[in-house]
Amino acid sequence: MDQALRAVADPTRRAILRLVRDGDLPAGAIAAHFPSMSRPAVSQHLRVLSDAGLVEVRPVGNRRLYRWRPEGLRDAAAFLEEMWSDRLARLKAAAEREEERP
Amino acid sequence: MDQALRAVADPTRRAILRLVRDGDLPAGAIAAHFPSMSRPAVSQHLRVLSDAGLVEVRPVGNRRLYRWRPEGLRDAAAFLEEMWSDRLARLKAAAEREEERP
DNA sequence: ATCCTGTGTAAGATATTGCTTACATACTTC
DNA sequence: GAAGTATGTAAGCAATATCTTACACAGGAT
Repeated sequence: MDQALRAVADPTRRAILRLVRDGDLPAGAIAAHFPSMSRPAVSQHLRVLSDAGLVEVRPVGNRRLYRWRPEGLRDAAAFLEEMWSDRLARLKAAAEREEERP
Repeated sequence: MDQALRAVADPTRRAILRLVRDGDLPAGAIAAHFPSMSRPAVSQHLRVLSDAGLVEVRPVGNRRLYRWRPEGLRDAAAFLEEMWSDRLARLKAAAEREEERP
């Protein structure tokens, strides 16, 4: 989960995720969206995303198609949810303890 | 937002956030939860969290009390939400375009 | 005033990131 | 099989993170 959060903390990688959100894209097409950066740099970002489980790769002939993997962000989302819901539950419990006190 | 995501990518900092989730805690009490780490290290983590807007500090006499700042994670949560909801909307639009085609 | 307690900051060592350019590899096409 | 296209990997570099120990400083107590 650390990996996923760290991966997503980088704006370039978030942009890549948005690109591959609704379908497969070959590495070259992805790199073309970042003209200010070398192609290997984008390839390395793709590696980070892949290692973090945020994208899946599928070799097709010459190319390698990348696609978003929604499950990759589940733990991260769970953490955020926990931060709010657990807190509410705890505050509720505290309030009830308070009521029982004379 | 990068800052918040990066801050939350570290397990120690997530643990700190859970500690200060339901109330104020002085820096020393927080550091006491991490016996394997020096106190200054924890202090530096608190700095990162504070810079990222994830906690707020309140000096009280000798101490400095830390408390969770829920708004600090809003952009991060919005990004996760966007990843799913936007995708659904786009797939829906694509399906409708598909229907209109003979 | 002096001392203790709680806390942040400085300096420095080491590891990790995020890039670059140059190279290796694998399909595809002629 | 030779050349071209799409892509990953290696090496190296500058910047940044994350620790450590030593120090500074403010507030409360004596």
